[in-house]
Parts: sequence; structure tokens; C-alpha cells
Amino acid sequence: MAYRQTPAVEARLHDNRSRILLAARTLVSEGGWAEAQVAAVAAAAGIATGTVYRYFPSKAELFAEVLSAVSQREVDVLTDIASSGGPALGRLHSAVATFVRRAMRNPRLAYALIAEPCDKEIDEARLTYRATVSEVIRSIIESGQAAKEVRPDVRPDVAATVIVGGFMEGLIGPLSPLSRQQHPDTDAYRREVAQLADQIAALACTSVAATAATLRQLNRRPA
Amino acid sequence: MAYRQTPAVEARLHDNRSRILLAARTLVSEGGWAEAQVAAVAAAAGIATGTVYRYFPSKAELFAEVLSAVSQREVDVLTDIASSGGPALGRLHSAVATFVRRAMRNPRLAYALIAEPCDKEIDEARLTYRATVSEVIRSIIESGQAAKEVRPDVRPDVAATVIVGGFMEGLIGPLSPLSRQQHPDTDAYRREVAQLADQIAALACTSVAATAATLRQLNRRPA
DNA sequence: AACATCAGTGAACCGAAATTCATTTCTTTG
DNA sequence: CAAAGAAATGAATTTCGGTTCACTGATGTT
Repeated sequence: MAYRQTPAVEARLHDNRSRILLAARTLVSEGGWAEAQVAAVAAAAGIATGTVYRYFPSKAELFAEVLSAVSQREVDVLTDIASSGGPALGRLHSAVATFVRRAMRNPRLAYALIAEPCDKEIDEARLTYRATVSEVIRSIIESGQAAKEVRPDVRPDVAATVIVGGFMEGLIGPLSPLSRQQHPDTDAYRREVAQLADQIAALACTSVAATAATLRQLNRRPA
Repeated sequence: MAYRQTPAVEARLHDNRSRILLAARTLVSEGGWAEAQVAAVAAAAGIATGTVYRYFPSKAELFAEVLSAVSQREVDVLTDIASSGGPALGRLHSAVATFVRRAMRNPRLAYALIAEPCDKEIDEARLTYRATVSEVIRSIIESGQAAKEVRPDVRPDVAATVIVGGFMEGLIGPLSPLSRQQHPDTDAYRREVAQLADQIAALACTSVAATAATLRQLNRRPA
């Protein structure tokens, strides 16, 4: 017996893996999928190209992991909101508005995750992501239906998909590279984002809300 | 002077061009973008690969033309509905439902046009398409606002984008290759499509409608 | 018919980026 | 320290499909 992995090495390997993931995420969030090349990732992580393949079987799996890690954070945030207390429509409003606001904090990354054309394999992970978000929204709608806040004729799965598609598409305009020449760190910009988030969330809520009364209640106390 | 194009040749050229476009469209609608290769198009059109380049400067431009031709038909249909008479919400409902129903008539093609990952260059044309559809929807919403059918606080551009994203995403589930194992030509299937179309259209209408009364009126006479 | 020009051909070319692998360098153990 | 195994390297290979172009065959003009 001549070699066994020591903790020190194990730690270094794990660290390398993290660095690769971090480098990959950074590249995507700076230059989109075009910059997301294996060689570039390796360079950014300070290792050789071939080394990437000791940690990930393929480019697609590497980036699928990046995508799912980032997505998981968003899904977690939404899940928290979904399972918080209060009226369902309030949670729906909050979920949508929060998603929009968070996306606008890192537009380049959000654009890549939501809309930018990319490899088929990576795109699969994206579909899974959307489906998961959709599930969370569906759960809110279902609880809303139980509480009579949501019309009974609404099919929760369809409505959830439509709402998710709606707010993601609503984001594409503001997110798309042309619009993002510069997104200044000003109050005016923040206000604009907040308004957009509110507008989109309001549309989502209205589309399923049972009565005008329920909505009025919501507007009195916007989440 | 030694050569000038005669009508016969002109006709043949034009015919070739059409055949290329038709072959390209057929390939996409059968196998999606994966099958949409220049060599395959040439083969399907019964000509040599290089000949394609006598009619189109690049693959991207060829398929952009395919996409825009197909899209134009849809936009025309929507425009007709938009400029027909009647209440704006009725037109909105009709526009959305019609789009969904038509898409489900050729799911593979619709999927490719709406959601399937594809080359950047082709994707640009797709964005233009979405933007155009969005414009039509926006015009309906604006006229609805003028007629007090649509809430005044709705921003027509945002709402239009959200609605378009919503119904397109609402289609992706039903359209995505897995779901389309077979779409039988049965009454049950047609009923299901009609219901989906109606559900999605209803969500779109509700999201912007001014009052429950307006909606009730709509439900009495579903477009 | 002879010439000029155009249309069609398809095998070869090319670029780009993922992936591989023979070699080198580092770690561990006896 | 030497042997054995693991990890890292990065230049070379592979792949893949779009694009080119030298050539052949058609078509029109004189």
C-alpha cells in the first residue's frame, strides 16, 4: 500500500471543485454563455483545462450544477415565502415581486438563467428550474383556493405555469443586454425596479384572485 | 450583351427558393432545430448543398426567413382579431385562445418557434416575433383602457409582455416533446386543447380586467 | 456554332470549442 | 529516499456542421 488520500488532499480537491464552480458562475454572470467556455473556466480557476475534467464529466454537467445551485437559492427563497403565514394572495404577490427584485440585482446572470440561448443540455436544467419554481407557485395557488381567495375554476398547474412564464418574460425586456447598458445604483433605478416588480406581481395576483374585495384588501397591505 | 434572365429561368429560380424554404420549414416542424441542417435542407429540396447558398447568404438568414414567414401568419391572425369589433376583453380572450389552439395544431413547429433552444442568430428573429405579438396584445389592452374595460393602473406594455410570456410558457408544457408522445385526432384531445386555450385566455383577461362585471359579461359570451 | 454568362454541384475546407491522453509533477508510504 | 499511485497538465485530437470554390452543365446572345 503506497498511497491513500489524506484529509489535506481531500480538502484541496474539494476546494478546487468549489473554485471551478465559482469561476464558472462568475463567467456566466459577467459574459453570459458565450464566455462560459471550459478553457476560460479553467483559467479563471487557476488550473489547466484538462483538470476541469477530473471534477466534472462534461461541460454540460458542470454548468448544470452551476445553474441548479443558483436556482436552488431562488427556489428556497420562494419556498420560504410560500410557507410563511398570511393570505395566499399576499404570498403570491410577495413571491413574484421578490423574484423580480432579486433578478434585477444581478441582471446578467438572471438573463442567462432565464432567457439567453444556450446548449441543449444546459437548457434541460433550466426547464427543471422553471418547473420547480412553477411547483412553488402552484402550492400557493392551491392553498389560496382552499381559502376561497382564488377562483375555483382556476387550474392551479396551468395558472402556475402561466404566471411563471409571465413574470419571466416580463423580466426579459428589462434584463436583455440592450436595456442593461448600465443599471445605475440610484434611487430612481431602484424605484423603477420596485414599480416593475409590483406591476408584474399585481397582474399575477389579479389573474387568479376570487374577488375585487380580496384584491382591495391586498392593495391596502402590499407585501 | 450575352445573357439575360428569361421568364422561364426566373420562374425556376423562384420555385427553387420556395422549395428550399418549404423543405426547411418541414424539417423544423418534423425534427426541430436539430434536423435543420443546411445539407438536410438541400437534400429535402432535391438540390446540392452549395446551391442553398445561391439563394440565402447563410443558414441563419434562411431560417430567420422561415421563422418570420410562419410568425407573420400568426401575427396576421392576431391583428385581425385585434382590429375586429366588440369589447376589448373579448378580443383579448379570442386572441390568446386562438393562438393557443393554432399552436396545438402543429406542436412540434410551435415548440421550435417558441421554446426550443437554437442558434443565437435564429433566436434573434424569435425575439422579434415575440415583440411583435406583444405589440398586438398591447394595442388591444390600450383600446380596452380607453373603453374602461381595463384597469387604468395597468401598464399596457408590461401587461402585454407578461401575458405573452404567460401563454407561451403555458404552452411549453403541453408542447414539450415528452408530452407530445402522440396527440391523437380524437374529440377528447380537441376538447382538452379547447379547455387549455380557454383557461389560459381567461387568466390573461382576468389579469387586466377592470371589474368582475366586465368579466361576467365576457363569460356569458366566450369568444 | 461559338461565345459569354449564369446556375448547380459536392467534396474539401475551416473554425471553434469540447474532450482526450501521454507526460510531468506532486503525495503518500515503506 | 525510492517506489507507487494520484493529480495536474496543456498540446493534440476530435467532432461537427456551416461555408467555400473550382469545376461542370445550362442557358441565352450574336
